[in-house]
Amino acid sequence: MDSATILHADLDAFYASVEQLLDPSLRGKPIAVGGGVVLAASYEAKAFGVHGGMSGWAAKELCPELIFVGGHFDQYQRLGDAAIAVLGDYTPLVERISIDEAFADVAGCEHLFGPPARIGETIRARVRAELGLPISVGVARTKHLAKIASQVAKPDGLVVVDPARELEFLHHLPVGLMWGVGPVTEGKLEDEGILTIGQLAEKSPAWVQSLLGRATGEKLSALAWNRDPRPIVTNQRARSAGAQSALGRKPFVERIYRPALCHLADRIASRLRAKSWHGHTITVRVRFRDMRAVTRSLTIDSPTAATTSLAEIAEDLVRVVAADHPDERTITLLAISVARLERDPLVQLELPLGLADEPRRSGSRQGRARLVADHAMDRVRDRFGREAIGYGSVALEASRSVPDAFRQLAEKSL
DNA sequence: TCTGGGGTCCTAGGACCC
DNA sequence: TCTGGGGTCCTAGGACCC
Repeated sequence: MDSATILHADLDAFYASVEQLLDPSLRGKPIAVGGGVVLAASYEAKAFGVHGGMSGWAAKELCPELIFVGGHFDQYQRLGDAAIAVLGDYTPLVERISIDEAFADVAGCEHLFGPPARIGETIRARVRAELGLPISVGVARTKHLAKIASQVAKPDGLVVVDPARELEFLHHLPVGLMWGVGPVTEGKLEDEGILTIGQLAEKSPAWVQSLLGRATGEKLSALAWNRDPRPIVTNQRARSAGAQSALGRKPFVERIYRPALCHLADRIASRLRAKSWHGHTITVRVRFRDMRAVTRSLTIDSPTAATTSLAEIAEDLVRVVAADHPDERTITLLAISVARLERDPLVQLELPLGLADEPRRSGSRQGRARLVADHAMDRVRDRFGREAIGYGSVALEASRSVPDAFRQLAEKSL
């Protein structure tokens, strides 16, 4: 049997811990990062039921003494990077999942650093000593088990799953801890009287698949029996790029959605251009007052990364939504996403001269012309800042519910 | 005064091709 | 007159994750 060499490291209540690190007067107190919406809550706040995604208003109801703090987003990025870098001191096989979480495989590193459990403890001690942050670590033979172990270890702990006792560890835990079991699936399982992973394991794969669908059923049956073949994957790149904006309640009219879409298109397209990508499939999402959301998408032959092209297509798609839902007068969210990404060889040119010679190589002639203009704008922004220049109404779109710096933290690298 | 933002993957139906 | 089967791509919706 393989030995337990997979680590899962997860910074505890990350944003809130950073705030408590930066301002000692906040330590031991219930705090929430954010304002209108809670982006993160300290353990003291979680004890009151406060959690991320909750409205600030609802959080204050639960916890009247809750302290709201604006985020130090640059510090989150710096400290998150630094914590993950500590893992990298023990193995190159590090798979970062998000700003505050990563897997690592330390197989073959034992002769240098000791057994995986000791490496886990060393990592915890170093992150605490060098960065001042609590981090929990799970150690196991598979990613799934290591991730569950780190959840069990929280806050500020280490759990090692002995390969000889994996099912014993796994089967008494609630199904909700499994990767891929969210509220809906948990509810379906509960309706069948299945509360623990062990109870799920007793059911035949065919039965689970009939309840949850082929893929989910297959996956969960395998995980319940601790068959998790996923390897550590380094350097994952995004397969799509998107942006969204919650609007409050706004009338579903062009005067509202046009500038908002332009702003979103600008955000996405400049991200794509910065990494020389363009994409074929554009999807818009419109959410109505009752939180129901619809999507419309279009796949184009010649991929685009031009802000204006993206904005125009998005606008057309939103008009289709409006035509399909004539009774919906209020929208609460707009989103655009670009998928089927490809490298754009022309975008990388310092000065895209001579594009007219080969307009078909990538994108339409109009698309390339727009890209040239976009690149000029990108360069102005590089020198003078993002706010220095923009598309008319876009520059005016200043009502951000969440700061751009926070958005960037969630972006997967392209 | 309820409900953020950026992603991944799966399903199911229809179009289209061979 | 009635009737194939597999594969791929597109679209819309949904569940889930951090």
